[in-house]
Amino acid sequence: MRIGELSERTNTSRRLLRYYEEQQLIVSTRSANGYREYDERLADRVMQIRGLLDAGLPTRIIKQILPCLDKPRTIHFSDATPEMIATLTLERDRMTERINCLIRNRDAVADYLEAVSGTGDPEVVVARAGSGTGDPEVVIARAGTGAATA
Amino acid sequence: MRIGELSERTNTSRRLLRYYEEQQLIVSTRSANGYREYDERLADRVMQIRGLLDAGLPTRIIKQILPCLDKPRTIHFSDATPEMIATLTLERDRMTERINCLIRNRDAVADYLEAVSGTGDPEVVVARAGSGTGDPEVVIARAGTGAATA
DNA sequence: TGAAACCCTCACATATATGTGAGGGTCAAC
DNA sequence: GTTGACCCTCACATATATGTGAGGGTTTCA
Repeated sequence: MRIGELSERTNTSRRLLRYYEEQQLIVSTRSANGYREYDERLADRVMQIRGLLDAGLPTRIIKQILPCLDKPRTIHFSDATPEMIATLTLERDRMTERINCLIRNRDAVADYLEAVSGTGDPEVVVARAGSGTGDPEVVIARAGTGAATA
Repeated sequence: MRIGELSERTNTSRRLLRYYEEQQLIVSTRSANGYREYDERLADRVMQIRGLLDAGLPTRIIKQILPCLDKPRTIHFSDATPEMIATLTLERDRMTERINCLIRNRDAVADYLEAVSGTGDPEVVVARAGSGTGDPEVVIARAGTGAATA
């Protein structure tokens, strides 16, 4: 697909798609006329990038994280230098901190909303945690706690 | 306490503390000589601000979220205009999205690390979720999944 | 009295992710 | 063959969070 389609599918400006490529977060081939040609799978990747950027990670870090997400992981094992491992470990922990911070504050906001408006549409929040050696882990779901929605 | 102490306690440059004040995220009184004087509690607040900034929230939004965190919440009920509620609801949901995105990616990174280095120090991750009408909710904790730490 | 360690304001500089637009090709349809 | 919708590169602009430093007070302590 070309840049216009990817742009629409991911709701991301063409300018940004070119920027992500410049930052080596995505790749493209060029067709004869010089137009960028994108793989289907890139749509997902772009969404991932946007999410991470929105969560405060700089492109420099995202670039290092993205390979961890590829399906046939075996290919990337070779890149696993000690420095890379160290970086990823650090970033993993920073992400966990961010998560905890966001959860704390999100919950505070949610509490406030429920307190102030009776029922701030009690939402189902699902969070997959863990990710050990493969076993599917705990899933938590919070349902409304008594106060019925209008 | 004065700005120097707050700066050290929160590991935040004086420049940034003044900036946060300018953005109305924190307040200070002035002593006779014009020096800023800070309340003890501000140290926590500054940490909170830094966490949220790091998680991608702009000061404009943080300013609206912070009042939700104050203990005697009753005081702030008056500010609860419909627009404010709408903003907070939106931001709560955006935070949840961020959380889910971060969890997904953090777990992917963690998986990668465990796969590549045997045991990437299996960490305990605690996440308080929910936050309903007061009842303490589910707590998930992931322990090492077999592979013992060195 | 002078040096050191604080504090103040103001202004300019930087990095990062983005927007906008100029100047110019390609291609399909009419 | 011209028009409209694409695409390209390049460059400049903007917002936000930060750093840096100048120019200048205050307090403390020798």
